[in-house]
Amino acid sequence: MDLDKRLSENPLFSAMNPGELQQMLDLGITRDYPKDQWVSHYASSWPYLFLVEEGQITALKESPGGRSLVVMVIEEGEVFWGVGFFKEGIGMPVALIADQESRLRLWTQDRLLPFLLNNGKFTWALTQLMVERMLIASQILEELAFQPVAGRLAHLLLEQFEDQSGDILARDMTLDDMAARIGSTREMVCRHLYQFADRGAIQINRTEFKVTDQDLLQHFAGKGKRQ
Amino acid sequence: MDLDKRLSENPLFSAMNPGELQQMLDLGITRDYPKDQWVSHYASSWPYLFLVEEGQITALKESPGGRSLVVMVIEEGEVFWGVGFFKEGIGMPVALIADQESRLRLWTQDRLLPFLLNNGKFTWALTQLMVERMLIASQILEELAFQPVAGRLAHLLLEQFEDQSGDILARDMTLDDMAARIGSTREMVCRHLYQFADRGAIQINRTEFKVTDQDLLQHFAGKGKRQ
DNA sequence: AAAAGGCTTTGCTTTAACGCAAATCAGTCT
DNA sequence: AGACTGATTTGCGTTAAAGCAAAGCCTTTT
Repeated sequence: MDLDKRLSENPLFSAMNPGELQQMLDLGITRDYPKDQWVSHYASSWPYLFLVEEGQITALKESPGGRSLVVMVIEEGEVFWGVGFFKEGIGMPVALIADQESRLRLWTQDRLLPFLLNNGKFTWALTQLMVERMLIASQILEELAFQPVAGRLAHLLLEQFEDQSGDILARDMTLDDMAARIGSTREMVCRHLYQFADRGAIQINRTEFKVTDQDLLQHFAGKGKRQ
Repeated sequence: MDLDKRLSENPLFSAMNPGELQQMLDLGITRDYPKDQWVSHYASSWPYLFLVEEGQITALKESPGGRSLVVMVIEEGEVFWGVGFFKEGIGMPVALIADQESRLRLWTQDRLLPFLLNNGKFTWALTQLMVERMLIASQILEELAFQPVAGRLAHLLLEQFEDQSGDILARDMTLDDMAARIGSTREMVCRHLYQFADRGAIQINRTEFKVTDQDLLQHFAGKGKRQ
């Protein structure tokens, strides 16, 4: 999709007129990242606010033991930031990776701050965005604290395939990918998938799968909660 | 401590002159909460930005099964918010409770937004505060995902009693309190405490305890990480 | 066609965490 | 002092989750 179109749908930019928008874009620089390149490492200082102009960025945490947890995926037309943009000397709480070949527009604080201070509407929209992002983290936290693996997996399936219920789908996410999204291991994911299949919520084989009973999945995601 | 003093140390307010500060305070209303009163329930819509003028507010998540997880504690002179202040129609991701008798100053969006839009510095400081809060959530997330209970507990002890290492302290936090801070149960907390004692990191009995080896605790908090 | 590499699947073992219940203790109330 | 209340401690059984390893399957490479 066209970037301009995406920007016009983004609450951060939608209120700007073309002139202001261009002015703001000009304050930043673009940088390209090949597939699987690190945009920023965990705990590094990375002082940018950025817009994904093309591609997709994944924010993830990594454990010393090699496991990882995907916290969020920033898609084309979306904005995210390194904490260093707001406060200096603090390391990133997540690593950022370009899943695909991507182009980012990066703003540093010193270039953008004057614009922000004079542009209350934009800054206000930014706080709203931050609240949304906090809700995402909050949701993950809640699931991790209170939901068993099966519940988190069911929730992931619903989130990913809600709109394709009943369709036979190619399994494009690997078990490791799913495990990283819910904070578990490939083996656990595999077992629970087949358990869902046994109980009739999904059908699955090595290469394809299908959601057959969305309500049942919802039930696994919700009522199957940990005490 | 004096509220004025606290405000002058708070990055949100420190740049304001007394006139501006008073003007802002006048836009809000104060409300008193007795000890153990709910300020806001989980999932309720609660559209305020607030300053703790007296007392202390705990933000926590509760599981359907009755367990709870303390996400943060907002102390005297600090600011927090309900998501509804920023975006309408979204339920609170945490419940807020007054641990002690407390007095809050509450601002609604419609009263404060004009002030925010005209006061870029304040809004910028607010975004910085939000980033800090996000880091707290991020830290909890990380521990929950990658650290076993023992590690989280060791970390809690360090955080709470770092400055009193070597002193004999009354056990003022109950096992349930600690369990809620690290997302576990009282029995687990109890067992791990005595395990720390066995290994010489702390001394403990039914009513008192002492941190005897801070470095060892640090080791439990850090290197004892899950694979 | 054979080989290699990467995922998936499954069996088996181990471990961390939990739940329940009983016993114990400290502090408070009467 | 005795009773009561609420928190702590401990033993024991159970479960969820994880780790390890082997086997299987599919795709790509040679």
